[in-house]
Amino acid sequence: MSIKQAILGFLSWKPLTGYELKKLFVESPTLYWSGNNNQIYKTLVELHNEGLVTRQVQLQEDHPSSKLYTITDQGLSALRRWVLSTPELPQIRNSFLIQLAWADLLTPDELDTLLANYEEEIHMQVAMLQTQARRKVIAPERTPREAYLWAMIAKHWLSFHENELNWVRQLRQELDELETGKE
Amino acid sequence: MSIKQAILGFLSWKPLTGYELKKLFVESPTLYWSGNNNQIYKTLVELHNEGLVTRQVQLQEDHPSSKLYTITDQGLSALRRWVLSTPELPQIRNSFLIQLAWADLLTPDELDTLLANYEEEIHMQVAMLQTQARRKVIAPERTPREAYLWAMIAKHWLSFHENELNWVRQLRQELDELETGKE
DNA sequence: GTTGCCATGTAAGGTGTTACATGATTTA
DNA sequence: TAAATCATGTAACACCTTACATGGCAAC
Repeated sequence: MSIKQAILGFLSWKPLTGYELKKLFVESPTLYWSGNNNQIYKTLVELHNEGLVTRQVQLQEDHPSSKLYTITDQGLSALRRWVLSTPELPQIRNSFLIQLAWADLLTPDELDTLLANYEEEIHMQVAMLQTQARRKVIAPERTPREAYLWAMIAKHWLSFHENELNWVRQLRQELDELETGKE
Repeated sequence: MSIKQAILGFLSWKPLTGYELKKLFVESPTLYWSGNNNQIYKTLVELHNEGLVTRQVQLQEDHPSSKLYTITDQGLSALRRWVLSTPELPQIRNSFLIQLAWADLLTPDELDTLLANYEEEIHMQVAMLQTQARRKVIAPERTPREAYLWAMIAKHWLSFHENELNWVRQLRQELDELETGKE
């Protein structure tokens, strides 16, 4: 249910069309889920019905007409209420951990290539997040505090993946020691 | 779709009933999602139809009859194939980060209590994971390697939450400095 | 006497993913 | 000539959550 709040959040920054919102969602690591048409366009209709946003249709030459959504006062206070609500624990779903749980079925070599694949994927993700952080993605920076919060959100993602990298590297090394120690 | 594999995994350890599987799922931080009747009982029927498990009905006095599921050779090789498949990146959904993104709507005090709440929740989670690790939850330990893998899976969860704690503590402190520096 | 354990399952609804549909314009 | 961008939306399906239903027995 937090896609509603996320949309209200972006609209509290500036009026946007569904299409622009979609791009913001897809580009954001925190929100890339829910970044699909189905949810965004449906949710915008709901928000409009609830009076939390207003809609202006813009007719364009050469392009399909777009709908610009603007947050209302009601929308702003709903957003504020949600931002104040008690936070939930993060959810992680790591199917790789389930794979690992049964990886004793594999030979040492098979297991090591599996781990190497995972390490490589995480490594690429870290690299991607770093370049993304460098080219300073669009973000509201209305106050120093807001700029800082957004920087810390980006940092959160980086540090999660770095942590993951360290973990898998340690795993590979210790498994290697376990194998060589056996001989 | 990894609930199928998770169930096959547990059954590769030993034959289990749906009820026992459910408990294993609910108690596992890695798998607690999907730990509901709806998915488990449905999936067991599917696995049975696909010939990956066999089923023995056990009539009991004083209790409802239970169904014991045993993995077949086909099931084992399906599991092995899946364990070998290229791993996916972990998915994290942290609605708290979205709250934070728009937390510039709040006063410094409101923001700090929000962060304090989150810190407290994470802290409790860490404590829970630690006691859980101490009382050594049921786990297959057929080889030293398997025991090590399961220990590292548990460690993964701990280290994620410890990382989260550090992050939120840093955030609180630096926000505090930002505020006091302003005066 | 209410709660919890055993043990199966169903129902309803919310959330998320993937793919499709339209149709003109620009870019490789 | 194939693809990407703009811009809206629909359809089908998979996945997940919550709650309900049954019914006896044991514990507090």
